[in-house]
Amino acid sequence: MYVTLSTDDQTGGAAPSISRPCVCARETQIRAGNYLFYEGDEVSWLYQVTAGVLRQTRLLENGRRQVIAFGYPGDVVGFPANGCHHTDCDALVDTRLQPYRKSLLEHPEKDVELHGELLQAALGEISAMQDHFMMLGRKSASERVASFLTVLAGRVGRCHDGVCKVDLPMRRADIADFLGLTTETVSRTLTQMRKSGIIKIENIHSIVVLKPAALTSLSQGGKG
Amino acid sequence: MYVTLSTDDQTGGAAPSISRPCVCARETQIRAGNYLFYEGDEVSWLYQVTAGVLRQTRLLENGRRQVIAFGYPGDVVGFPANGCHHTDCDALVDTRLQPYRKSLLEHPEKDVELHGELLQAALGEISAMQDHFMMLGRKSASERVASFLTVLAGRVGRCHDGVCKVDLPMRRADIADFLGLTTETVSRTLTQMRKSGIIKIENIHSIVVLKPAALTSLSQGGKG
DNA sequence: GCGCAGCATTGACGAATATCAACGCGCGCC
DNA sequence: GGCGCGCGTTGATATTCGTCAATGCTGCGC
Repeated sequence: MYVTLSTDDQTGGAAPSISRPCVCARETQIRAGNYLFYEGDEVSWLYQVTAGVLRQTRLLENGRRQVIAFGYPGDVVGFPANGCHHTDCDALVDTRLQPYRKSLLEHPEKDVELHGELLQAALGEISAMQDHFMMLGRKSASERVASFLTVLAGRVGRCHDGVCKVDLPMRRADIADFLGLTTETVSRTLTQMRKSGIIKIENIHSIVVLKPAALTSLSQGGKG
Repeated sequence: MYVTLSTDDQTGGAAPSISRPCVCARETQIRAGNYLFYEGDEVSWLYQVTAGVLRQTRLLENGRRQVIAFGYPGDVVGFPANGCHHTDCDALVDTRLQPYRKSLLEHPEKDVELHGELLQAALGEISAMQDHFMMLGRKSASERVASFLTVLAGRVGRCHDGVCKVDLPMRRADIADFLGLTTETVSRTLTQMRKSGIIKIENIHSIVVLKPAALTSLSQGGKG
């Protein structure tokens, strides 16, 4: 999942599930905290998340870290470059995965339809990442956090009566490393949103969006 | 082109040219300043740059701009998402392009080999963009500018006697919007590198890297 | 129940970078 | 040749966000 907000698509929109679940392997599971793959590992499988949340990270020599993406249901992770994974990937919560053989990418004739769907997932990822560039390069801290919450609410929020409950299975540090901020800034920004009545922080891992419109406005540079 | 510096790959490495130039259309040309496509246009063709430089940009409602990538020889631009382009793309200088039909992506059977090469280009782009995230999210201004120059020098620098001449066909504002900075900061950073003897600014559109090692060091967080 | 460990929050402060403004330089055009 | 325009550079100042440090909260093991 990247933060890909645009004016005409505020729903976030989970990718539709790839259609044929049993071509390559049975759905599998990975426990919270375990790694699916590491940077440098040879790619044998791609995975589509069917339930749970993954975290993809990349490290810089001096310890700086970037969370590349979170993997929510519908997302496909593990696209290879030169045959290798280029991020670490672990599970934030128990997660269910549909594996697809990497060879499906290289040999479309094995299953043209499935190949096409993986390709579409890759193309969608490129587009989403381009949007995310805009955020990392050009948005302020509060715009970033608001964008993040808005997208998350659209994808996995449980909404009723005009409010929307969102789980945050990741730590503040993960959000910070995803948005190019520090944990302190993320924390302060959330506090500020809480104080202005836009969100309610039920507990560390669960927030409620009380004013979705204000949050969206904030995410686009409005005053909230 | 993204800024994708890693410790073990400092060459940048232009993508190898896709092998069969005449499957879909003859090489074409676009003049400096002209647009190849606009955001929202329906995608009919992908293009591989064979000579020249493209610029891909995305705009935010309030005028903020992000340069998504520069297109240097070897790069493929125009990957669709939902059938549409999601950036504007224009030429910084006269540019030669090899077009490929979009249908090559969707119908691998038309030319399996070429399809595979386009797919590899897309996968390579994902990986490169992930590296670029790290830069936008986690690097300082001088690290960004140094990274940018290092990658450019590796890809299109004319090197001899330990120095490396690099053309910068784009304006300072383009560099800034690509790196998530302002023109002033880019300018100041270049000036500082000039004063410390790392580069020489021959003219606005041409710089010489006098100390490549120092530049690389700067790009990775060293003092230069 | 107590204490500890790991996060999260809050506050004070400082540094990096943006912003605003002035000036300069080069180039094309009249 | 002179003028004006676009872009780049430089300087002064403002602002945002990061850094450092203290405190608080929660869950877990003993």
